[in-house]
Amino acid sequence: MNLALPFTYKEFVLLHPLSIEGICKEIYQDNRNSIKIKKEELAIKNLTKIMKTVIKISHKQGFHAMSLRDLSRESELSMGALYNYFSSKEEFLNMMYIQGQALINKIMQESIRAGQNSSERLLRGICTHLYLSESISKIFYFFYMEAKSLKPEDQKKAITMEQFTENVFEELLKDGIQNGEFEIPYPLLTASAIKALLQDWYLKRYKYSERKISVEEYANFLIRFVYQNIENTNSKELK
Amino acid sequence: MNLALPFTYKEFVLLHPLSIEGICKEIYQDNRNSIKIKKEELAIKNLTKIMKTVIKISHKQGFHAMSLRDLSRESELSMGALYNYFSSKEEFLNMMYIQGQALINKIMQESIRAGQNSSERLLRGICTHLYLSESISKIFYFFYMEAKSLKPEDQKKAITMEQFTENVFEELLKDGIQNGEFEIPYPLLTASAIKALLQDWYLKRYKYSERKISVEEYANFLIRFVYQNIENTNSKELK
DNA sequence: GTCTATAGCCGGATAGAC
DNA sequence: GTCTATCCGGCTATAGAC
Repeated sequence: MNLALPFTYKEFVLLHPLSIEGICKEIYQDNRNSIKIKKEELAIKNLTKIMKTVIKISHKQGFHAMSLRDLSRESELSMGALYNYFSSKEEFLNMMYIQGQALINKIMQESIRAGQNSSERLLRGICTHLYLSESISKIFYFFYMEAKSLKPEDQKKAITMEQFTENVFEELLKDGIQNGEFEIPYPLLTASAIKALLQDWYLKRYKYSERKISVEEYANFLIRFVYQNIENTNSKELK
Repeated sequence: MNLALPFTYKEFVLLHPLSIEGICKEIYQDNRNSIKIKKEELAIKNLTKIMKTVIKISHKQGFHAMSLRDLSRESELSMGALYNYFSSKEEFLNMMYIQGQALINKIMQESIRAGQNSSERLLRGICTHLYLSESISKIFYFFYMEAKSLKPEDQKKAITMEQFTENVFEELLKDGIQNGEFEIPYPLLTASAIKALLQDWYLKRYKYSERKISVEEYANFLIRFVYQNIENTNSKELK
């Protein structure tokens, strides 16, 4: 079976120039009502600055521990100015979360659909997730850590990225079993394992960085690690 | 190769009746100076109640978001009483962390050393970690989530459980390669993957619980998943 | 040893000048 | 649109009665 990566990280980034700015643009356009600043360009510029600062400060001790005074100082916007962009600290977290997840899920779905068969779709799914989390690793980390900081009502609305990822891979594996491409003793646990190994890449970013392991190296490792457990040996022999 | 579990969860629990009480006993004995209550039995009883409550409340929104008023109410000790057991909120976190980790690391080391060869030690390592995290899953989850809440000085002192686990498995795998039991293309990444999959068990406890997957089932899955990638096929054929 | 009461500070949020 | 000044509730930590 051909386990070559379907695309490189560079190719992916060129195709999906994903950025915090991009997410903030969507946040602005979906929240024109509640955001008091009417000049789009300025609003997006400041939203981006706020979001980057939130992620930076929260990284250390979590969103709850970040005070708006911290945020005001580091984002170089006054307390008053901040409140033109959101109506409460909590609401801002919610906006970031909803908008960011929607964008990520969309890219994942599109990329996987482009695969011709289950095996190709699995390779694309793994690569896309890794490359996405590489290009905006701070956001992935933030979402993972702060999911439980959402209000309970919003928590239910937002299917976590977590569960979404796992479901995508579970369906993918089951399709592959049905059409004979894969042979998997525990598809559910296997999907869960893939998800855990994808998460490790962005949750432990510093570790892999220290060890100078590139995202493509990790992708290759992960694909081989998984394929040892899902390859249909009959279909391999036929080739 | 024989991949049967070296012991069941029940056997493990009987051998290591690990509990929050046990950790609190050690906390008390190591902090006699700073804890103002002198009756050992009473002190441990209250410490246990405090620690259980801390873990329970922190589970929802993190240690930082837990106020001492919350803790006082739910632990049924007054604010004043609490301060007989610690000198600050932060210091209590520190005590819990240091003491808990020491105990966990000790049990892991002892259990692994009892294995006769690399393969047996690996099986024991995986099972011990899973069973440990099963019996005190809330503590494992708490430690994982709150590691970054420690003061920077304490963070450096305490090698995270995370890194400890990974190092243990890395050495184990390398030993196995040296003596010909294993054949592993990327031992470092493999150790990292084992750790990630062990973590998933306690970080996503609710998920496995919902799906009615027992800790032994997960242990079996994990062992097989890993062995597909490390088995020395030459040595297998010889058998 | 445990309690209640409170000091003193810091947080989110807002009002109103510019 | 952005700022400074301020309100006020909630927080940690402590003092002192029982």
